[in-house]
Amino acid sequence: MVTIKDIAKKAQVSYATVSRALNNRPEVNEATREMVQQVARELGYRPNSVARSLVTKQTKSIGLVVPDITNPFFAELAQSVEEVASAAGYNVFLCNTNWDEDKELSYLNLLESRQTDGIILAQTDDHGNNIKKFLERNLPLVLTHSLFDKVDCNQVVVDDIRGGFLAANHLLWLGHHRIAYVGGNETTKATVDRLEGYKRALAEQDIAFDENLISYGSFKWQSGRERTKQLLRQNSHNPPTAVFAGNDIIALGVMQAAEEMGLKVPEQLAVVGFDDVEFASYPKIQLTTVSQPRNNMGEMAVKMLISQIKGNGVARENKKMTVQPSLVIRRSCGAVQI
Amino acid sequence: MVTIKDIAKKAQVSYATVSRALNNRPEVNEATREMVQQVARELGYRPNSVARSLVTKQTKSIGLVVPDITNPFFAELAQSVEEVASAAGYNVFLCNTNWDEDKELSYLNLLESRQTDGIILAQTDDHGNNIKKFLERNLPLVLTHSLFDKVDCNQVVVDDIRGGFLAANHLLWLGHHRIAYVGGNETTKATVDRLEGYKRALAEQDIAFDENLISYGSFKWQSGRERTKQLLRQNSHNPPTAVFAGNDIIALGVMQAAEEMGLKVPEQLAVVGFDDVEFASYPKIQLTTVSQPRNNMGEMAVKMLISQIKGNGVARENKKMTVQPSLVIRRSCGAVQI
DNA sequence: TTGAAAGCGCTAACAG
DNA sequence: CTGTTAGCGCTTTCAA
Repeated sequence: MVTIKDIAKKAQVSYATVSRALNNRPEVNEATREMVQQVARELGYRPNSVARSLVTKQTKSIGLVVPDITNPFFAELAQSVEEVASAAGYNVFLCNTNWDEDKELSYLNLLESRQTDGIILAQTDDHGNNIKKFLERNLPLVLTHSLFDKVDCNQVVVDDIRGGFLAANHLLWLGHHRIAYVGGNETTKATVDRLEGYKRALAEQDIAFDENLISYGSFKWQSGRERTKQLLRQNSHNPPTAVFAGNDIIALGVMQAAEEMGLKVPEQLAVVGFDDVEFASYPKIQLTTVSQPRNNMGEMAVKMLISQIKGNGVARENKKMTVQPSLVIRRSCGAVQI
Repeated sequence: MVTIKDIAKKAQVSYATVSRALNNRPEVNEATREMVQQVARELGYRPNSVARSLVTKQTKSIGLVVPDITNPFFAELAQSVEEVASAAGYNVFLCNTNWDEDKELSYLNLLESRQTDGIILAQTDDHGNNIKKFLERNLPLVLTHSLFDKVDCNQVVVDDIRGGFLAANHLLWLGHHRIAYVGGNETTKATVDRLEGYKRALAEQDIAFDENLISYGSFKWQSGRERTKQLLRQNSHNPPTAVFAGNDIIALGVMQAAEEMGLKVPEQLAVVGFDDVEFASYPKIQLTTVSQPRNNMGEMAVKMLISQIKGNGVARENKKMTVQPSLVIRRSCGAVQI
């Protein structure tokens, strides 16, 4: 490995000067700088950023913790985070928790150990246990896609209550009265708040809330499929005419279940999703869904994080940003058949 | 920040002993170890892995460079890489090149600077320019999803020629004679080799190869859609009855184009994809496609990389592993209509 | 404008 | 079993 000292020797200057020249410091003679840089090039020098980090106390890297990178929502979030971070000179560690709280905590600790400058956490654990433990340490942290009021720190989240309201309201206006809710992991903010929005829409129209139409599982295709089948069987005497799914992947599972049970979408079962991932717009799918502006969210999260990193020494920040979802109407839900 | 020295002071031992105790070295007294660990816990100590890396010369991190993390194929690859690496005690830096060769090179350099222990590269640049530059440095490297013979280093790739053959052959046996090929980025191994397989299948059946049915673009939905429309228009006098798409995303674009041009899939246009990403099996899509065992590929790549890291000092390895694709038959292609 | 030297937090000889 | 000490490669005072 070529070090700064090798360059110093060959260039006949002290290695402090080499450091200055390579970092383009103003206090170094122009001729010296060029000579040193020339030597560095000849030797094929690569700065060792581990050594640099040890003294500067910053690694120029951040951690991104997501529950499931194969979920297009998080993949797209990751893409935008990576892009914005990279443009700002930061690298990103990808941590996939697979919806496992313990894994989440161990990643958090690992990222701290690795001296990452900050963390963006799309959180798994919705009791906030991990976060609360972690908040005592003074590591810059931005939460996204998760709890909001329960914990005091920087957050950028979508207004899930509003989103749930939009979805349910749309179905109500189409004439649906029995709307099932097939949610993801039961305790997550996404699941809870979207249900809350659903309830509010129902309340506004004076439609009674029916516990039998509510079901939870995970944010997976298989879960959506199984829960829906179960729901349809349990309510066979008075079946739902529409389903509000916890996210687009679940919605696809709902569609699968409908097909398997001989129900046509949207004629016999209307379906609304959440996220508006890419495939929702595909011709064969045409899923009506609630769109989350995730590129914005990624960008905002990174900017918020970096500003927190730069303004270090500042105690834990507590800026909360809410982005608004919007309804995207496609073919997957029609009016009630008479 | 709590350091090893703080613990030493409080525990009344030398800081070398603290280091030993914390690392569970055998040569330390059991009682001392426990006492030290207790103090560490009380103080909320976190080892600084930057400092450790500086002396041990390993960071326990690897870089994963992919062209597009929102492509489910790479997302799933990333997931398996992350999982296997994590189990082996390695963290992964996610680098998204967005199909940009310059970005790829700058990531490669950055990863070296950061002292990552190795790199898994799902490559963008298929002339191998970046790789060749990089191969001189002795950083463990595994290539995947890219050139194979052109460059000497560890690689794990799918047999794209065989995959292309499987796809085309299937269509031929269904009675299709005019099969269009809607590829991705023209110079990539995936595009070139899959086309080669297609040609071989045609040759075996003594069917002339028609240049007019071949088209390139990028591995994106939009590209698949546009190229297909163009292809169908250009060949309106003698249109293709089937399309072999460069990957599943393109295949979806092909389906979209078919729909827009009033063609039914599979009745009027059969479609075969490549990858077998999750959505290919969705009920509404049911895409016949060539499956790549990407979990295996991710796992193999990581294991290969780690073994190369461990057996360091060894000159550049040159193990090439090929995994075999398989055809998954679904609804998107039917027999030729008479 | 440059050099000498200290030190970031840790591991790893080497002595004892 | 434990302490002393010398670095890892770099940035950053402090003097010159």
